Amino acid sequence: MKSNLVITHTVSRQHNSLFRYYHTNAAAKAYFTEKLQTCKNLISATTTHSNVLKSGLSNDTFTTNGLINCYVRFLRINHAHKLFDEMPQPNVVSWTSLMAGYVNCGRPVTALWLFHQMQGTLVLPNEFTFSTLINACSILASIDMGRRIHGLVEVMGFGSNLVVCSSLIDMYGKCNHVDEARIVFDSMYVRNVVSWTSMITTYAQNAQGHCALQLFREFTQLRLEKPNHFMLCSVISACASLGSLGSGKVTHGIVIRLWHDTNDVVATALVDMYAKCGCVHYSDKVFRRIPNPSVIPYTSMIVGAAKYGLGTLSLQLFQEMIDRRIKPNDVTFVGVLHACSHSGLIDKGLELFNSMNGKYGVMPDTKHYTCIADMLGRVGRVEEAYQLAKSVHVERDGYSMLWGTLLAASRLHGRVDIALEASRQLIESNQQVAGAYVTLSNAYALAGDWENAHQLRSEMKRTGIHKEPGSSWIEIKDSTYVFHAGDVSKCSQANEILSLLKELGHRMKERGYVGGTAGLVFVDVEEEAKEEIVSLHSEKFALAFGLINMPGGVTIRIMKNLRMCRDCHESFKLISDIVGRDFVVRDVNRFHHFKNGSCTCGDFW
DNA sequence: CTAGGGTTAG
Repeated sequence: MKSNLVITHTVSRQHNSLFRYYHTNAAAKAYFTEKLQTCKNLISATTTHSNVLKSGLSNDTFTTNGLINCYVRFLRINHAHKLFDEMPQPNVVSWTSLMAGYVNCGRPVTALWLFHQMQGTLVLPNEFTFSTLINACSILASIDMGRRIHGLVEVMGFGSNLVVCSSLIDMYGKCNHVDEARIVFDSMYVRNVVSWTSMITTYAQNAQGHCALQLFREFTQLRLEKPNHFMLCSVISACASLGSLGSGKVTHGIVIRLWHDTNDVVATALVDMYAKCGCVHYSDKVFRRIPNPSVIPYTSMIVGAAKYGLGTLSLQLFQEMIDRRIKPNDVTFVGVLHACSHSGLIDKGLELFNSMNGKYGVMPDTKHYTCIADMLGRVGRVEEAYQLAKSVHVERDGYSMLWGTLLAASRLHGRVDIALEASRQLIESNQQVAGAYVTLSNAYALAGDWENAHQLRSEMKRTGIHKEPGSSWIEIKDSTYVFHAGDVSKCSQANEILSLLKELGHRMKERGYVGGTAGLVFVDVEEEAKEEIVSLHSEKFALAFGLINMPGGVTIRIMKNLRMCRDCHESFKLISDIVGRDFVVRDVNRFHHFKNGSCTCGDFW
């Protein structure tokens, strides 16, 4: 009886102290968790860290996870990893936090390696782990690893998790496997604005703008959720890639109605879209509404102006951002070099190129060499461009751009020798092979060497190398007119176009355009009799047709080798006259709705 | 602790 009481007493005391122990620790844990989640800088993080050590909670998994996440937030991945290594019992949260930390630090391979380590433990991954890993694959564009992890996802029963599926769609999209992304999307029972965005983005980034817009339409028709700024960015980007001003304006209307027009990223997408749709004036309007544009909006505007032939504007913007102490990046330099190249500012371009690294701390790479090669080649300094291309070290994926540029320049200026060398470089590295054959053949033909020109074409046929014909398109009202390079005859408006091109050619000559004098030769092996020589100026406009977009709803984009961009407006008037159509885009009614009927197309600012 | 957006070039 007595002993029983004693035991009860002891148990109760133990229980009591256990409770108190647990209670104080729970309070401490809660305190540290709160502190770590809200700490604003590294100093307060390290202070809390030392307090954790003093409190004796350093072996506590939950508290240490908080510390790891805190260090990860301040990109101190080494601190986080050290803490992780000292943990007696890391759980799935510890592992996942560290992996996510590595992904955020730009080291996705280490994240995948950690997962490999984790598989040697008893800790099982959860949906958070898989999302993080799929994100790592997405950054690496590693389809093999992505598929393997997708397999694990299915095996472990996370195949219907909304977040995991969204990451999978994104991963397949970034790996350019649009069909697999769509399979995941279609397999989902529940979707949200994020999963829809992932699928729309996949289409937009894989040159399937129409599918992106179609899916966006479906999403809006469901009326479940409002599109957010992420989705709208992708949609605008799809419009840009299609050169679809009408859809772009409609989307801009949605942006305004949903109050997303103050988002800088959306504004940047709009700047790009209007520039690609030929309305650089609108780009400028949107750009000037961004309060403190960062390097990306600036670059977007610089590139937009450059494409439009407004080289001086590009350079002004560049100077402006330098004055505002915004550091240009590699893309910015592509933009300004492009601008110089397309506005004949060769000396300025070379000067900028030479001062890139020293003055602005941007290391020139293949993109910039290609710009310079293009700049030199364009004005006939093909030999210099060739020497440059030979002398620089180029990583494999930039190879085709550099030598492709050189090939085009040497063909344009009749340097068959360099064209031959450039083609050899492309063919040997197994890049742009078909294009190289065609251009080289054209170079021979241009030089009057029909024998070699035809021989190459025959060889292509024999070896089964097929070149997809280049195409471009123009949107007029609700119709899209597609043009294939060198194949004006198949177009229903062939006569209109040819007379237009002739007219434009005259105009260019009148304005003192000095280009090569040789004509373009289309060698058609199947119908050799159909060889056709069109004047060089006309060729350029033929290629330009559909590749530059004009103000007023006409979508014509100008090719990079056209230096008469100032004539765009002139050309536009001409097209109006000749084609005799109304070019006003009609599909902007929603703007009227938004602005109480006072807004007309193009002045919704 | 986890997902989703924009800029070059061809």
